[in-house]
Amino acid sequence: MDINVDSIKERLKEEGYKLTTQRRAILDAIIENSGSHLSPEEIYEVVKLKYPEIGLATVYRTLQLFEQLDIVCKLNFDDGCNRYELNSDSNDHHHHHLICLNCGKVIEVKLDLLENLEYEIEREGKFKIVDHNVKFFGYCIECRDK
Amino acid sequence: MDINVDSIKERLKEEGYKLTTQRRAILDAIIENSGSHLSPEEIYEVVKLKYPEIGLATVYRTLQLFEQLDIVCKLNFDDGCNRYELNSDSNDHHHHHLICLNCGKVIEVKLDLLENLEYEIEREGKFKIVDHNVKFFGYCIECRDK
DNA sequence: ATTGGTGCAAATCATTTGCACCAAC
DNA sequence: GTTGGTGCAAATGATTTGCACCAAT
Repeated sequence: MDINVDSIKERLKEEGYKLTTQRRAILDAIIENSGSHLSPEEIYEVVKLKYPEIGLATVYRTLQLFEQLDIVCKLNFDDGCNRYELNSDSNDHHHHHLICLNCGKVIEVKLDLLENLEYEIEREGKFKIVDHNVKFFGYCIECRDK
Repeated sequence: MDINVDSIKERLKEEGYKLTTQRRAILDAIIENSGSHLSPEEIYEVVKLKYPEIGLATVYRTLQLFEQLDIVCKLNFDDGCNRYELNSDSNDHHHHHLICLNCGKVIEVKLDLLENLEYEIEREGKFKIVDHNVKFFGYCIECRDK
């Protein structure tokens, strides 16, 4: 994966924030688990392995900060907690998620065929779209075959 | 609006549930506020006007039941609580939402141009889609003009 | 020294649950 | 009289906050 930690460090500095040991550890945990959509609690558990003194509140505060700086992106799979994933600078418009109604597995899709839809909506002139969020619900092969 | 309370009553009966005074009051509150995306707390406040003895837990339990019976549909606008809207039987695939990043207003769109997208995904044979959920973020005219 | 950042414990807020009681078939 | 449904209060669980302390400029 092509994650530029330096650019993230710069983004923090630009806004007057520091890349502390804790923040770095949290960032690492998220990077090491790309594609896993970790919850704050899960990130906390991962970080504690290398950095046992960290507090859960710090994880929450850091995630809030990272989201605000567009370093991560908050997801909601309706499972009782927020989840986060790295915002790879490469693809401005993020991918979407297929959520299995049976096992809860989340699969990523990279298709970005929403331009038509956005165009249709903007054409009416009542709304300026800057982002979108799409979730598909259904059944993955494993669950469908039962 | 063409809401068939009788059909909802039947749907409850079919599954062995009763349309109690409380459930009826909650249903009425939702119907009277179609398009408002009420939260449980807000529904509670509305219902209390006519039915002051009702408990908030009943509202939560009823909404859970209504969702399970497809009478309402749970929405998440990331504002700290779930919100609910009536599931009009007419349109099977629900409409989508435009969420203003400035004032938080939610506008509904009825476009349903996602068939292409779903087709693309299903064509790969790895996922059977049964539903989707689309949110657009941007700015409404009022906010854009500032 | 001042400022931002942290850890901890307590607070908050949405939602759920246990339980005694009520209502309908 | 049995069963589902309700109200209330207490429990839960995710997230936030107050505060004293720590670290870096």
